Parts: sequence; structure tokens; C-alpha cells
Amino acid sequence: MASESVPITAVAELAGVSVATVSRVINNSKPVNAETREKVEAAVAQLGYRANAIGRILRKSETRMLLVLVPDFANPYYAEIVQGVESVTRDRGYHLLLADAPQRWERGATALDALHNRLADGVICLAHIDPESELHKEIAPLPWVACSEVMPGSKVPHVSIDHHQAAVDAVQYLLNRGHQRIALITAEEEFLWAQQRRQGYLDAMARAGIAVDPRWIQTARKADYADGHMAAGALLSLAALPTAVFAVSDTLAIGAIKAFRRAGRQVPQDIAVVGFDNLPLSEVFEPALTTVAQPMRELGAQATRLLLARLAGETPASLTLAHSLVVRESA
Amino acid sequence: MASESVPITAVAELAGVSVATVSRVINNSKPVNAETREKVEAAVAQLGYRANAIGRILRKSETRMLLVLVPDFANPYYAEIVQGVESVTRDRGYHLLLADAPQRWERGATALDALHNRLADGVICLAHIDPESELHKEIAPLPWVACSEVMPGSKVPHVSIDHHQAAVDAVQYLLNRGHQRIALITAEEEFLWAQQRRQGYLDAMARAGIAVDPRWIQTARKADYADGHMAAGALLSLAALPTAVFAVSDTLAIGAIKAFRRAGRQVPQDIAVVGFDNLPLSEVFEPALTTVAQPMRELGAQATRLLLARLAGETPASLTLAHSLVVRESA
DNA sequence: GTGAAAGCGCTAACAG
DNA sequence: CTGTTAGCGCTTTCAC
Repeated sequence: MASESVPITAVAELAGVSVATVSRVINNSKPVNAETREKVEAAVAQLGYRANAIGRILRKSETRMLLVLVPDFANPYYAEIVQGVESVTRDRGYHLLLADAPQRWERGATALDALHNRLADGVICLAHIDPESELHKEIAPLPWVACSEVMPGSKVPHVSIDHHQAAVDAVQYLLNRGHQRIALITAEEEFLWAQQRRQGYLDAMARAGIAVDPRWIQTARKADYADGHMAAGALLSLAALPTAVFAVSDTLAIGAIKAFRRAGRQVPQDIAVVGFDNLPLSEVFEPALTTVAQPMRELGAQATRLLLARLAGETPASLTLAHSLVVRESA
Repeated sequence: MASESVPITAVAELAGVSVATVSRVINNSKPVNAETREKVEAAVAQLGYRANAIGRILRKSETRMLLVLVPDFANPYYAEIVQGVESVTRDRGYHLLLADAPQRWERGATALDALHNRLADGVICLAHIDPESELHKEIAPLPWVACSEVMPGSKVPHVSIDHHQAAVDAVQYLLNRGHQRIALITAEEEFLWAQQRRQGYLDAMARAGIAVDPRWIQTARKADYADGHMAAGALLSLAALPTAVFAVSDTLAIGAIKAFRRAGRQVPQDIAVVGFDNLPLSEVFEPALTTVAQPMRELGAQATRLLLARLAGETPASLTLAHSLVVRESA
């Protein structure tokens, strides 16, 4: 009833028992006489008692909160991962603490405070962490797992897809359809995945015995539409236009397609385009995008299970989840 | 250095002072002798001491955490609002507790536990709350504010746009371009905004002296592409095709445009379409969508300020933020 | 099966 | 300016 905080002592008093007994009843931690239990339960109900989480946490020094470090909330890719995280935290009775992982990490007032201050039991990091950075030094000794972004050489448990193989699959698909002059539109490689996807492209081409013309490879600054547009422009200026493009993100792919069309080229007839990510948008865009899909929710869920296992004292192995090529109209 | 938790007593001991003095230094709460301060700071640095948030919270019974109830993380609309929330919580030194607000609220194990258990100081609710529901009974006595979803008749502080006026503006734009037979594609009206946008359409039409043919109004079950597609199909079967459509969401608008085009109609030449939301997608889609934009980030930020003010004992007034019509190609 | 009491880490009131 | 002490709300020995 009351919105006011009612402490366990009030319940004990009303029920005519000790606080220890109340605690036993609400936690089912030890056998309690049925009659006593009823008295306690009645008192709990009457007062609308809810155990204060803070008192409990202080005592047990376990917060049952997990911190999620997200590079960008508004990016649906991360949003879906968070959804996956949430699905398992909810089941396990954990709460989710969300923090923005800013590009430039300021010493001191960081999102990691929550963890340092023992507000959270562990961290799930979706952000890229430079091994040389302040952030890495801060986070290294903490119980954390990486999701989607894998740190090379780091021994931290992580879950992600095999970006290299996914790129190989995408390019192989193009190869199988008879393409030879396959271009790559990639992004600057601060993010490891960009690097890995690039290598996948290179390896698939090499395995097919195709010499890659360096001008087929366009590196965009970021990965938005405008960048894709520009990269496609560069491709368009080539004497022999590639017959297919693998873009390392759907946004890049869409920007490129727009450029091709503006130049009077048909997709996929004149030039086929494969993207990466399977954004909701890629289904609606015309032509609908052929693209590589990642299991985002699963990525988040597994990362969470990994962290929970780690917190439980286990030493779980990192996980690589399956990707899939979604074939639509653009290639 | 040590990742192990070091208590304030350890710092006091090392510095040769009392815990009270340590507390004063780290909180700057009372003047401390410069020399003493230095000793304490040295000890803090040496031990890598970080004040345990839980102890502090228990003592001050203020968690500096805010709970955000989100209907759907993966929906970019909510994601951007959360971004706005985060921007102010970060500035004010609050943490963000994120919870999914499920459609069907199960009694007991709810996301509101966090609040009942005093884990959070207040709630920002982005979800629709039926005044008759369990959830409403639960949340009513708590410190909360509504964001984007406004409860009719409820006295809870809220921030949102004027959906009615926004719809009037959209329809008026169409009217100004000479359209008369303007159709409405709306969604089932569990959400108040759908109802308000519908009324805006009706009022704008009435004010223009145009009798609305009931068949112009198509009500979709949900608000996804397929629904827009279906609604457009119904419109297409009319003897006199409307010359314009106002769709209460961009997804509906895009679904409709696809249907029109499939039927050989040009947008906007044969039929103009205005959407609502200004999703990222609406800019990329072809034709680029003319649509109503909401200031999502601002919505989140203001809601947070409202809550914070409320927690500070003030009684802030609800806010209505400005929307804007973004004119592109579809109308 | 139950109660008394200690103590998690911290801040603030009170003395000095 | 600094130290002593109480106590926030809870769980968990340890007795009985």
C-alpha cells in the first residue's frame, strides 16, 4: 500500500518475530514454522513490504546488475544486441545498467565508475577498445566480456561472428554467379571487423585465382550513405566497371547503389551489390539488398551468458556464432 | 591498482586519519587541513580506492539511478529517446537502468521491482500505460514521468509533441498543394497518438470544408510495411483514387507507396504520400519521404529534466515540444 | 525453529 | 579541523 519505505524491522514487529525470521521467510532460505510463516506473510502483505535491494546488496556484495557499454544507442545493430542481453538478464533476475561508450574516453568520470564503485557485477562491452587506451587499462582487471568487437590478442572472453568467413561467403556467392571483376567498398579499419572483412574479400579472390586491381578497393572514411556514394563514384570512373561490389555495410551498399543508378547503371543487371548487416532498411530498399545477416540478439544473449558464467567462477570459452547470407534482389 | 575492493577504513588507516576525514576529502563536504588532505589523497591513490557506491546509497538513500521503461529497444524511435535521456543523466551524474516494458505485464516479477526495491529514484516511461492496468496501479504512487506517450486524464507530468497539431500541419500541407481527396492510413488506436493524429486529419479536412468519404480512412492492425501495403490496396480499389494520403507512420507510408507503384501509380505525381516519424529510412527510400519529424532526443532529455525536477521536490509542468514537417519528394 | 547480534561501507551528527 | 559513534536495511553466523 504505502509508497513509503517500510523496513524489515516494521514487518518483524508487526508479525511479532525477529528480523531474521522475516528474512528467512522472504528468501525461503531456511525452514520456518508454517504458523510463523503465515504471520510474517500477513504482515508483509499488510505493510506492502518490499525488501530494500540496497541493504541486501551491501550485505551480500552482489548487485545483480550488469553494465552494458554501447557505442551508439541509436544504431539498430547495437539496439538489437542489447535486446538479446536484456532477454537473458531478465530471466536471471539481473538488471541492466546502460552507458554510452564515448569515442574519446575522459579520464576519471567514466562510465566504468559504476563498476569501479561496485554498482555492477560485470561489463558487456559492445564498443571497440584500443588495447593501448586508457579505457583498456581501466577495464582490463574487471570482470568483462566483449560482444561483437573482438580484441586481437586479448584473452578476454568474447562472442562474435566470423567476419572473415562471412566476407568469403559473400564474395564466393558473387564468384559463383560468374562475377570476376568484384570490387570492395570498405571502411577505415579502426574497427577490427572492417579489417577482417577486407581480408576475407582478398582471400576469396585469391583462392579464385583472380588478381585484384587495387583500384577495385575503395576505402571510405566512415560507413554512411554518402561514403558509399563517393566510393561508387570512384568505381564508375574506371575504364572497366566492375560487375559486382561487396560493401562491408548495408549503408555503404545503398549509397553505392544510388550512385550507380544515378549514372544510369542497373542493379543488379549492370552491377551486382552485396551488403553486410541486414539492416531493417535493406529489405525495404529497392532493389532489396542481398546481404550478410548477423544474429544480433543471439550475440547479446550469449555474451551475457558468458559473463554470467565468468562471474560464477567458470572460465567459459569464447564463442563464434553463425552468420548467413540473405539473398534478395541486389545481387 | 588492486581490483579488490578496498574499504574506506583501509585508506583511513594508511593515511593515519579517521574514516570521517577520508569521507570529507573525497566528497569535499567539509574543510580539511591541506596537509591532512594530501595524506589522504596519497593513500587513496596508493590503494586505488574508489568509494563503494552501495554503502553511500544505503546511507543517503538516494541511488542516483533512473529507470527507463522501453516498449521496444530495437525501435529506433525509442532508441533515440533513450539517447536523449542518457545525455542528461550523464551530465547530472545519474546512471541509467533499462528495462523492457512488456506488452502483457505479469504481476509480481515486473521491471518496476527495481523501483519498489529502491534501486532507482524514479521512472521515465516510454510505454503506453492503460489507466486500468495492473501496471498503472503499480506505477501510480511512484515518482515517474511519461515520455512521448501521454495518458489522457492522468496528472502525471509528461513531455510529447502535439500529435493533433502535427497531423493538422501534414494535412494542411497537402491541402495547400491543391489536394482535396486526401486519404488517411492509420493504426489501431491503443496508442493515444494514433487517435490524436486521426483527429487532426479529421479536423483539418473539416476546416477545409471537405467531406471525408469514410472509405478514405483505412485502419491497419499494426504499423508495419505489410499493413501499409494492404491499406493502399483498399484505396486502390476505389472508383476515384484519392490524390494524396496521410499515413500516421513512415512504415505505413512506405508500404503504401510500394503498393501504389506496383499498381502502376507514380508517387507523388499520381498520388502524394506524407508519413510520420522521419525514420532514418525515410530519407534513403525512393522517393524520399515527406514526413513529420519529432525531436526524439529532446523528448528524452526534457522528460529526464522533468523527472529530476520532480525528485527535487518541484512540481514541473508538462511540456509540449515542437514538431516539424520535412518536405522531400513523396508529397 | 527462532532470536540476538555482528557487520557489509559509507555519511553525518555530535563532541572536542 | 578532526575523531567517535550511530545507523541506513539487510543476511548470516552463533546460540539457544
